[in-house]
Amino acid sequence: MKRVTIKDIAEHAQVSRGTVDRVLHGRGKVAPDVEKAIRSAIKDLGYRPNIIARTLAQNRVYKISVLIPEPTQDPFWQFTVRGVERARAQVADYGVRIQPYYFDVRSPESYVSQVGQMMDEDSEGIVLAAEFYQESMSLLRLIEQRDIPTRLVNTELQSSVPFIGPNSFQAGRLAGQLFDMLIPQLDSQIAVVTLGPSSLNAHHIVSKVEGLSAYLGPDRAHQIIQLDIEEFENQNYVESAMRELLNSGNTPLGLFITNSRSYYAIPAIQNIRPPRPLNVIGFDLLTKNIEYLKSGDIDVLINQNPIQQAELAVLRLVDEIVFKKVDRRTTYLPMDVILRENVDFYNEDFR
Amino acid sequence: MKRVTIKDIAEHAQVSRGTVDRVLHGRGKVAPDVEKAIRSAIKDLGYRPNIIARTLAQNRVYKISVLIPEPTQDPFWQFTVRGVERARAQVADYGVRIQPYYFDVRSPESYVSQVGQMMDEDSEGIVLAAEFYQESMSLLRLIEQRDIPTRLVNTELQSSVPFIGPNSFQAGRLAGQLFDMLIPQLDSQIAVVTLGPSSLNAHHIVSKVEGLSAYLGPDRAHQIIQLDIEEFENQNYVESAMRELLNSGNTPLGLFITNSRSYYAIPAIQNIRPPRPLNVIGFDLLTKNIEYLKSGDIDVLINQNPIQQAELAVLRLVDEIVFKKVDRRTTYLPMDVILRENVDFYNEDFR
DNA sequence: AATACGAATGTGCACGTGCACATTCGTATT
DNA sequence: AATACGAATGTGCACGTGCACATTCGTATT
Repeated sequence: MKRVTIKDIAEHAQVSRGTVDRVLHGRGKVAPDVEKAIRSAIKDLGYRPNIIARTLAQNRVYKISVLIPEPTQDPFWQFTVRGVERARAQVADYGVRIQPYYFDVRSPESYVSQVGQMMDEDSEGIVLAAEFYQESMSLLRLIEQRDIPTRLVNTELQSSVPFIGPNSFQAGRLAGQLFDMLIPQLDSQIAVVTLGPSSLNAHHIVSKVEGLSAYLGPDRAHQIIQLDIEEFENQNYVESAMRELLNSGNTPLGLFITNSRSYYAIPAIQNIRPPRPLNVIGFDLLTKNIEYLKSGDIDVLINQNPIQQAELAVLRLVDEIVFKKVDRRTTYLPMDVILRENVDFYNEDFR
Repeated sequence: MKRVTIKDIAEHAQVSRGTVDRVLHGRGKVAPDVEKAIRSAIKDLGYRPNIIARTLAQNRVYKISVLIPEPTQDPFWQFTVRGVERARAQVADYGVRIQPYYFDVRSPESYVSQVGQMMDEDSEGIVLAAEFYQESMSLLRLIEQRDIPTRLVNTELQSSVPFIGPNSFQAGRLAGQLFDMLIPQLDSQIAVVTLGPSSLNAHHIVSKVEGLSAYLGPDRAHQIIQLDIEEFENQNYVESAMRELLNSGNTPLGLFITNSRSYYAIPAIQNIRPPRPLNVIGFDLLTKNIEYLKSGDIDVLINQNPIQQAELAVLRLVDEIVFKKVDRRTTYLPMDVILRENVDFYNEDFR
């Protein structure tokens, strides 16, 4: 079971290592009959290059840039950082270096400025959380023009750049099925709340709501009532907005929070004490969300696997850049249904 | 940002590479002051060995044995094979070879015979699905005696050998919570069916039922009625046994199938047509189970992540054997809640 | 002072590959 | 026939490490 090496091929085909090397990499001229002999030796002996030796010999450094929101500003992005770090540890020995660029999620200017910095130093690959639509589209054009391998995470955009992340429409449908399980009544209302910048600008949030409607719509009578709360950090504002939503003629039995910021809504609900208990579905395993899941204030969290997202995005790039194994498929990761009874298994090691 | 090598350490400490090597690996005598100088150079320069170069230089082959049931006999084990293969692909370049041993899941003799074959050829590590209790315990004693790094998968045993797999008790509790969501009534019955060798010999099945009882027991009145169907491949037998369970005074609203063989029970239920619709919870994403999930005959599948189990078990062994990073923790993997609306994302790439 | 011996230290090669540079060889040109 | 030149092929080194073997050096023994 000894490993087949270039030297074996060379001996078998009666040439030197250099000639085999030229055939393997298509560089330099090789006489047709010699090339044929080498190719059949490669096939017959079942030669597969030793990636370990190749990496050592090339001794190259590959730079991959990661452009995401500042993780100290929004804890969700710490998952992304962790996923990137996980991938980095796996591929550091192959000479891969990760260069992060963080922008202010409230400031398109900072996004543009970080984009500028990133594109000034050239990198072999880019992982991109495309937060601002216009700015992102022009960045993508630039990337396509320069032909830099890239993966989008978290937010899917209409472009030729592959996306790694959740299928938002399907996330909405899944929430629909879960509300179905949680709410026995058939013609209730479901409140859909987006905490953060207006949902209309974020295509993935629109898709979630469409998915929810699609699941509930046809044969169920649940009515969807929607609310955006931009000033989600202002607790009083959140509470008064939610109070209006939950009273004023509405008596929703379900509350769907479209992003990871559920934990901003729960205290408001606790103060409001709606007349009928609210079934709450949110996203992502932030520490505070988990606390509310355990206390019963949140019924279900849908885990969009942000860590896996980021990890896979980096690994796909490394496969493409370092190992020349190109996989440009857009890939939707599983969405885990997290309940009180299985949340403890989604600890740091497994999410 | 150049990599720090042994040569750098040697120059920094004014010695040769060989002496640094001796300090790094604790072989041979080194003068105390020299050792001190080398150690501080290692620390100051932040030396980290290049695994790539080490692997190439050592040029060793590590053999890991995998002992599991014949996967053509029970499709569940094909997941394990896939997980092993996934790990293998990751570590093949590090000289790791996997040697599988398959036994007949109905025959302790074949298990013992495969154990014998495995222990005759010595391997650096073992992944073990411990199906037969007595035989497995004596195998574990032998393994401990010979001090071979080992991981148990699928079935947890009381021993010092770490386990990688589901927490069965918690799987039962999770099923309990799901029945709670599915069944609005509070004092119904839940039928627990084990298809295959008697559940009493399989500790992980006992644990699942205990978990279910523990969740349902205290403040809910659901009554658990239990049934083992050993001859699960005999469709008529399954049907008559199920008929008796579902009639004869009982009107369970929930059916919990404790292993991956749900798909043997569904046709029986379809023929029986119980008076009140049955909420069915089963395990694992076998093709047929998925079909029944999509058709609505199964409500929830709990995915025990058998692929990840096997993959992680092999990778933990490789870490221990090849990279000297020992992690002997028993590790419970996440259990995914699979519904019709998220099943499609648990495709081959992500389970 | 010569010798022996073990502790301490140094050197050279191998792992398999990629790549720069060197060499060979055949044919066209003078 | 000598020369030139480009195509075809070969050689040597580097990547960083581990390990076998070689060398140096100090001290005890004669």
